Amino acid sequence: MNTIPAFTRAEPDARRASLIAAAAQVLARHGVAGTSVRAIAVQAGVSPGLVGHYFDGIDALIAETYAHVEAQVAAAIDAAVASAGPDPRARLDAFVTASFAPPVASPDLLATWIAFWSLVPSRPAIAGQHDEQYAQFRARVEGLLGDCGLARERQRLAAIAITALVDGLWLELCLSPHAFSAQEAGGIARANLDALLR
Amino acid sequence: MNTIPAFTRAEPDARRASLIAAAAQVLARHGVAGTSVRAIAVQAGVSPGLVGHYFDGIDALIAETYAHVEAQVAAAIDAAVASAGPDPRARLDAFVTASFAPPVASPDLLATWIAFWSLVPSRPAIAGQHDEQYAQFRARVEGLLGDCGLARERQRLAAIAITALVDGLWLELCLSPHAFSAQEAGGIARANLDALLR
DNA sequence: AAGCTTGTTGGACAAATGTACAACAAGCGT
DNA sequence: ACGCTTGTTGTACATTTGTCCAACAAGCTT
Repeated sequence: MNTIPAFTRAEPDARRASLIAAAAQVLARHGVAGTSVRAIAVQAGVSPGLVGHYFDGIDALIAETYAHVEAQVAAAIDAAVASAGPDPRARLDAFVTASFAPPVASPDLLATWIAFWSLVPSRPAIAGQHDEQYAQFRARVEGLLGDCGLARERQRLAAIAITALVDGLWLELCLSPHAFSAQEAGGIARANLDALLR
Repeated sequence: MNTIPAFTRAEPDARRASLIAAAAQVLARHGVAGTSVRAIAVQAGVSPGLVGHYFDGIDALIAETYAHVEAQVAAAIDAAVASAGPDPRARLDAFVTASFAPPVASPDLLATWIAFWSLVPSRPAIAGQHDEQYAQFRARVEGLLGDCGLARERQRLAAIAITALVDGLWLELCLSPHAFSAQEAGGIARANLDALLR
């Protein structure tokens, strides 16, 4: 007499969310090579066939997982900015500091980014998603820079520079955490902002 | 009467090099997902079994491919620096300009980088290789900065900053080439050097 | 020539992959 | 109670994956 309910119906949105969360965990734990439909299904406690029912192939699931993790990252950064108070420069500093602290700068997120990046060149739809999310991120930086009084015509390039610097430091911090510290990364980024806003 | 020689013996080093070149081409053309032992063997005009004879698994081949492409990139940058003449600042400018021009900034190289990065978290040996090559790259930047008169105690963090900025711009340039131009990337990097060396 | 070493082949092998699909179970409206 | 819709299961399927290995071919030594 098996009393384990092998069949449990969930709210569609909740099921989608749990599959996305499972995909993020598998990517973090087993890397890109260890991520498959079956591994995700096991992690979610669900039959493998269900993945195909909710997502149009595993690439689509990875793309949605990236979007979800990206949103979490953005939320964590926004929260740090919000708790920094009204001073524009303090908000900018909070932005970069949060970028190099958990849960944003975490090797666990790296595999999700890499899996997504690997799909960009061959999938036009995913390339479009990347462009969109990159533009959103840059727009937030532009806003923070504008609040600090940076002239409008300089905002675009300045935001590109800060975004690239933060991304480069973030990537290196995840790939080899011993080359430099999160504090050093934050110091570099803040010094860069000083120069940019002078 | 098939006159095609199905069996041609090659110098071991030449064969290794041709397999690495084939791996780089497959990565560039078919992306990470389309790269397999068989695809590489076909590209090299060689039997699949030969890959295992020269490399200790496909991960080792990818790691060596990365090292090879990295060396090519470093050579291209060094050539640009050398042809810039003796002025230290001109050499630094040549360094960043070359970083955003072909053949360094090319979407073809992206897949090789991504394939290598995906191996870093799970393979300690590959993580070590990454640390080493990253340190080499940074050391070159430190040298160029020192030639420009940057104080020794500031060289390390400055090199980390420039490396991260260039990497971030390079990555974004490969992922979405329409967000900004190579000229803009070069301008950003040179402006950053101005601020750093002031 | 004969034998030995070694690069090379081509296929075998088990394991893993993504997807498709028939069957089933649960909740809902009637 | 009944049927209908739909989330869910489990498996089957054809491919593809990385690795292994016995056989073979070329060159070198003797």
